Amino acid sequence: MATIKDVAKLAKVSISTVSLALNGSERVSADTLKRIQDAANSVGYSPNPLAQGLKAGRSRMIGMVLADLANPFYSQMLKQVENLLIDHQYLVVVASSRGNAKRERAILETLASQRVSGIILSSHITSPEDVAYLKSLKIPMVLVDHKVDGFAADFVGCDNRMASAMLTERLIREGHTRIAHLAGVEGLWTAEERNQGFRATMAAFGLEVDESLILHGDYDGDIGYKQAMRMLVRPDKPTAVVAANNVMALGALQAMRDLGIKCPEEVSLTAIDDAPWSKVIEPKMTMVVQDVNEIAEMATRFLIDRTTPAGADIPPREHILVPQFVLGQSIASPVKAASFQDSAP
Amino acid sequence: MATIKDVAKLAKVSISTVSLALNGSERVSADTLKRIQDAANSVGYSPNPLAQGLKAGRSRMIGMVLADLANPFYSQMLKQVENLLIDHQYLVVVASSRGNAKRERAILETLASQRVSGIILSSHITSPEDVAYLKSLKIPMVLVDHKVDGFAADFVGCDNRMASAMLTERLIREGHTRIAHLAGVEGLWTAEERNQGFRATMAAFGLEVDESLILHGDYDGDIGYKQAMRMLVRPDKPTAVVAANNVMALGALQAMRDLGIKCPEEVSLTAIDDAPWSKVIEPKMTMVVQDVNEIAEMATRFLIDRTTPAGADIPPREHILVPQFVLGQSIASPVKAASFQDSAP
DNA sequence: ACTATATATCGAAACCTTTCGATAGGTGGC
DNA sequence: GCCACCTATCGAAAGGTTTCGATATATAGT
Repeated sequence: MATIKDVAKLAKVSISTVSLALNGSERVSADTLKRIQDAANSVGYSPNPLAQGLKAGRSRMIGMVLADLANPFYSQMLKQVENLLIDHQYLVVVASSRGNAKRERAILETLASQRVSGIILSSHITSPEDVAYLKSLKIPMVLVDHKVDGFAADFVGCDNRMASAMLTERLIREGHTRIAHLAGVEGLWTAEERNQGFRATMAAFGLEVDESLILHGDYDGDIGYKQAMRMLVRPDKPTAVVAANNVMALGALQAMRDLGIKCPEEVSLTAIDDAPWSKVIEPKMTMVVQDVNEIAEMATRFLIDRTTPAGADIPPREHILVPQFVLGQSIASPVKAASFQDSAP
Repeated sequence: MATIKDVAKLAKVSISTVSLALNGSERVSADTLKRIQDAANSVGYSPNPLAQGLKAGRSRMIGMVLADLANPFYSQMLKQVENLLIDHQYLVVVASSRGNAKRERAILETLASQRVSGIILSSHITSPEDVAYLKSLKIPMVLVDHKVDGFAADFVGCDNRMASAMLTERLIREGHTRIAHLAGVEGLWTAEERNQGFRATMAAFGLEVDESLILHGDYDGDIGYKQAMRMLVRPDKPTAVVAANNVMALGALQAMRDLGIKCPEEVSLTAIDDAPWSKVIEPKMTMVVQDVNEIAEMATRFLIDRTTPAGADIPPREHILVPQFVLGQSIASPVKAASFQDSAP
């Protein structure tokens, strides 16, 4: 690959002049500028990003740290972020934390040593030491989806309490009283918020929460299936389920299929987050969705703002999306469900 | 961040000795080694990858270039590749070509200038100049999914002709004669192979292919829907469809839903590639799947082999997966379909 | 005791860029 | 004709690492 030296030699000027010229300095005459540009083109010069990064103390790369790259919510976000960042000449380094704080921290250390220009992080960190580490990083950072308690950074995500509250309220108004919650990872911010929204709504309607009907999952696939299975084989199974995310909901639906439980006639199912398959599954899911493209866009904008010279002075910003209710056919009233069961052989 | 200088100062040795020691040279005495290690730990030293990359002419990063990061086939592959590579201390830089050769080439140029250690590429390149460029890159490279004509590199993918042939044969044996093919991008290797498999099988059974029933799509979402719509509203619509990938199939299914066409009673649908939603859609799709994890694993292994000192001497290798047939309920015989139509109001 | 050899450590160059202070040349003013 | 100043260009340092040839010290051999 051609280096700045080759350009200098060909244009018969010094290395520094080439650098000056190519970086648009005023202090270089018009004809040498032209000569240098021609030389650069003719040898096909493009600056070595590693050398630039070494000198500048930062490279034109953005780290994106997510729990599960195969989760459509995150993969769509990644797609969008990458599309936006590449126009700003940033490359995206992606790493999966698998929802594991230790792993996440190791990844952050690697990204820091790589001198990335910024990080988009869906964090699963909770321990005070890890939070302290997060604070100690002097890298522009935007949190998406998950907020970290005690860490004041830019944040883009949706109103999670509201999301689960909307679904819970709808189910209650439909007549359900025995409602289960397929929750996310225990201790995780998003999961706790959604859990809170669920509980608060139940309480607001004077309904008691059966703690054994709150089951936690994670992001690695079939645990939603297992947890749903666990609650659905009980004689006192719930009449409705609020799933904390699309993957859990998919697992629950599959469990119902396998058990021969009709949805929504026997058990109603609702979920937070859209998924590409939502339009073709039967029944159409009643759900509350967050616009993942909007999240990606705002996160990217926040991050790019922070990488500017004045970026460090911006006070932490937040962009909270209002979740949107999407009516499907996955809710029935429990009365109907009871009569259905009675009439079954 | 601590540099090698800090370690040297603390351990009271020269910079070069620190480097030697930390890189496991024999030429350093046991006690200085220990002193240096202690010093390194106490200042929390880790080498600057940018400086290392600059010196070595290559960085510990692997580029992954895919058409669509939100396609579950690719996002699962990315997930798996990232998981494997991080254990080898490689970071993954991901970029989406959107199936566009120009864009893909720009990405490759960027990755080359970043001195990545290797590239996993699902290429959409066809023009001779672009192929020549690919050849000119002196970077370890593994092609996945799509082969590039005239470019001898490592390749991991499935037998695409066989995949579509399997589905086509099944449909024919079920009695179908008027079969449509929702094909991939025209000119693209995978798409052409699948197309060939379809045509060859039709020919083998003495059936004529209606060219107007071969419709090409791309990887950006709803074109499968549009193309399917186009063929399904025709009075002489096909009785069965072979979709070239999961996204197209999903679009086709949605189109049937929207038109009120029953699958499989009126139109049978088959697809290549699994998708996370396949277990919960109704009807269960009859499809041919490739093990994406196996692809990811082999591609990673090939690439890592190539990054070794002897890697350049390895002759190009191929790993061709045999597609697996998965029987669902999305096929019915056309006779039944006809009678269904007759009995409709 | 003196040379030959092995061993441990060091200095300097190289990788490629950016940036700032220095220098050369030329122009204008007096 | 000389000084001051401006402009275009340059040299060198810095950023952090690796590597190779060189050096200093200690050990073995005679």
